[in-house]
Amino acid sequence: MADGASTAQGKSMEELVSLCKRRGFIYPASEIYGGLNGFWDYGPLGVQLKKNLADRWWRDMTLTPPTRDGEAVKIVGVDSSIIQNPRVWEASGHVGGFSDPMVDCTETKFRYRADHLICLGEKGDTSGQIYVHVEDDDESYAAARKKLDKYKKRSLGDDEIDTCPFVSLSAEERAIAVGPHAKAPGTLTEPRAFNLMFQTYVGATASEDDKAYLRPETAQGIFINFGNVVDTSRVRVPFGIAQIGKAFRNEVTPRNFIFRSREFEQMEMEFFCHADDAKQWLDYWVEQRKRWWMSVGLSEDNMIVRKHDDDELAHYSKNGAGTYDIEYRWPFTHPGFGELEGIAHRSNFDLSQHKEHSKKKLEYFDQERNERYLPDVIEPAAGLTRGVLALLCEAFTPDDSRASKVVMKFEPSLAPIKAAVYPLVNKDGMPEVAEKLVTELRRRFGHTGLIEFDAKQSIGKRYARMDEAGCPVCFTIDGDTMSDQTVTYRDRDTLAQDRIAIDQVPNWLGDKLGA
RNA sequence: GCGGGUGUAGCUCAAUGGUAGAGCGUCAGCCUUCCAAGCUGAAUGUCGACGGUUCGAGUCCGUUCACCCGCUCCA
Repeated sequence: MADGASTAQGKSMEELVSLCKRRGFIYPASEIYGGLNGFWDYGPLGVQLKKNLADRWWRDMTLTPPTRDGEAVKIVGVDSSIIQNPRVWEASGHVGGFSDPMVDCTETKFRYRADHLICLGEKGDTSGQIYVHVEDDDESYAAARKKLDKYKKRSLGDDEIDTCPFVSLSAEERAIAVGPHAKAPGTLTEPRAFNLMFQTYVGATASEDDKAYLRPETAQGIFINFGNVVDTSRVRVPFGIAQIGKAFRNEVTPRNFIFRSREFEQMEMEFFCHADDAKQWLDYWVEQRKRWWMSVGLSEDNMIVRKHDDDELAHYSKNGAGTYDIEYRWPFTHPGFGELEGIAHRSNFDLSQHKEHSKKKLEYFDQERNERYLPDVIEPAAGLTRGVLALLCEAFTPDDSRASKVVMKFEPSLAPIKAAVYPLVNKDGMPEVAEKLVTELRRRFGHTGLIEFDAKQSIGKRYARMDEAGCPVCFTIDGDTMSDQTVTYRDRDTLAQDRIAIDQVPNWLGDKLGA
């Protein structure tokens, strides 16, 4: 991969990124100004692909939800604000322990909380090296004392030692400070606020009191509306609340195209159930979600379900039945896997946090059980933009035998361009017949994607373009159409061509698209 | 954040410190009866950006931005 060559499975990110740009799927954001690290824009085909994937998720979650034991699972939708009262993020744990200034050691790569670092030096010596240790950590204190003695070439007594907090050091003093695990001085960075949430201000004055955050996940917008939904939509536990929307994280290292970007979209569903049933529902959703990804075209071979080890569980799922990731074999992780969707048992962490911080009663009264409780939550949280990337990776199929050298084999129901209608030559009444068919197909399938018409250039060139765009089928109007009312359809995947009556085209395409 | 690599047209790439080019693609016209055909023509570049050295910088130097790779990070 280092040289951009294709992987064992014949897929290279570099070629995919290039195709996405060339065909109008995805562009670097603010490209004419040099771009912006971690942000991407969607072009005409990309936005349609993303919309198709989001629509499918929404449909399969809220409109035609899956069943369990023959009964449809109840799921309703919400769309909450990107900016919420900042206290939401205090309750969720996103503000707090993780917003303290941190110090990095460039030598050892260790990271420390700045207010936990203490400096040692010889009293009265303002130019010699100073040694940093971690507060209340005997081991690092001893190491700092030892290094100081060695530097001074003698053993200093306790009364000869001066201490000060690391945060009070000037830049010059940091340059002579030796980190707790470091050998050389000057490897500690200045204390830096380390919070992955984007900040903004609500109101024009921009004072600290007006500070607010762009949401780092969509989930909390669901939890804080739990009471509203229960009160107004006649749902009963167990039920789910689904949401699709943007989220923002100031990632340290955006990487791998749209896999980890700073602005992204999530498709999250919080499923509320009794704690006794949580394990069963967790298993149910893991299975459902894996099947769903297969239904949008991902091959089972490229997916694994992986259970998190205890030590990698997030703060909200420390207690519970665990977290599973549905992982995809990305070109950049090949032959390994990387996260596509996480399905976590969050117990009742979030509701209890919001109950405590808001002082509002969030308990649900279960008539059947005659019991009042905070429901447990099973959260299937998928990245929409990651899903788009998975569809792109899965579809990307190099084929040297084709003029385009690559074909995008999108599952037809997800493909941004649904069909193309081409007059074989741009004369003899063929364009008119083609345009009439286009109008009809747009009327019927236009809400599912684009119907393409093009009369310019050779038919082979037009077919090749559609291969790269991932259009599943092309219909060609030729001389015979004028006499026998049939057209040729050309299949993207098999390259097979056959004739079909022109008035059968809409139904035939409907079958192919499942629409 | 650290280390390494790369930035020239939409893409792939040329261009001794001395007038910015090619192929493909795109667009227009002609031609064309099934897989990027042919002919004619056209558009497209602050050489990633800023600064410096120089009579003169795509080329040398510095800074910075973006992308790729390896670490780190991903609550």
